Amino acid sequence: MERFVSHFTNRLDAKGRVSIPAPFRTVLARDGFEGLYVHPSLDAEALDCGGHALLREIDGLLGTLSPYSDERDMFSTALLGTSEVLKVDPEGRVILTESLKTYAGISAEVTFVGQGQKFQIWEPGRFRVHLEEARNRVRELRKMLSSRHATAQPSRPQGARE
Amino acid sequence: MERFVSHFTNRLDAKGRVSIPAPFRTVLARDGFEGLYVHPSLDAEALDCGGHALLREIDGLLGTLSPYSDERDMFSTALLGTSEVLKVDPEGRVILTESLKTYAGISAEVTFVGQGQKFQIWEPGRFRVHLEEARNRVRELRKMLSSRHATAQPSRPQGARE
DNA sequence: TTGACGACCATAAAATCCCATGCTATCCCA
DNA sequence: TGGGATAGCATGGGATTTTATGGTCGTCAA
Repeated sequence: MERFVSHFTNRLDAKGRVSIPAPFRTVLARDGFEGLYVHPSLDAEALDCGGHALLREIDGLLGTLSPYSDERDMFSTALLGTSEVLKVDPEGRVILTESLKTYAGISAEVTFVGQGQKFQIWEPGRFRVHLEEARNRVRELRKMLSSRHATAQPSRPQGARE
Repeated sequence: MERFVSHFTNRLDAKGRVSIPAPFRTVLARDGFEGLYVHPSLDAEALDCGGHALLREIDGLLGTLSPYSDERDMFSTALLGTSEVLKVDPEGRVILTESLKTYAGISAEVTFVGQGQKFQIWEPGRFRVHLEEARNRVRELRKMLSSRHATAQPSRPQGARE
């Protein structure tokens, strides 16, 4: 498998260790990054994780901002400044730092969520809420797209923004 | 290009395994995807299944959204985060995860329904209802179309809106 | 010395492989 | 054309391997 898909919920043990789901481990292995790259997600109370592919994505994002701009400074601080590279033990487990756990509200369990090039780590309860919202918005958006198709565009149907 | 057509009903065994219908397997083999890509359908209580062709469809949807946007995150959460890549055993069987079964209301049997580029998995009872409804709507639609022909609108070859 | 962390080992549950068994539809030849 | 042989398929079950998780024991540094 080439990308991160599906989601899994695992428990933290007494030492704070948690297994990265096996399918994700194989994707990471292919990516070749040593360890696990993690940073607090920009727009959710979750953690973004990955390897080289995630780093490339971040570089891409920074690249869209003009060099030396305030904006770019903010982004690189928020993204790179708060990142961690976690070690992965021989069984495929990591230990989240205190600040990462605090940011995401994590205590006893975490949910790993595939996002293609990266995956996210959520506190399971928060993820359920987030998923519900995401599904609703996707449904809405899809309805919009399909109705636009159906009506074609002979006479500008009501309220379509372009 | 081969497509998924017709429908089949198979039973889950004690271990939760269910055979993918042989005709569908050959289509999947041609598609070349390793395993079976599955995600809860957005507009029905069923599961959408396929291989690379289905992934392309999803990528297409994601591609219409600007990278790094909130919206795109939502999509990848709702689509990729809830997807599964099921392994197919040497006999052509898969095991549906708990969450997939819950979503589609599946317990002892499932109905596989060809949809061209992809196929769906339904709980048989729900599918019967769905099929009935679909038939009725098709009938209505045909009635509408034919009556429109009958009344004929010479100035407007193909009624554009509805 | 103590406490944190890393490598190594243990285990139960779950996934996966491999082989077996009817059943059905198809084929082939008299 | 009939009817037995055959091949493909859905299904079943035991054995084996992965995986998540828990624990132990050094080591290194404060």
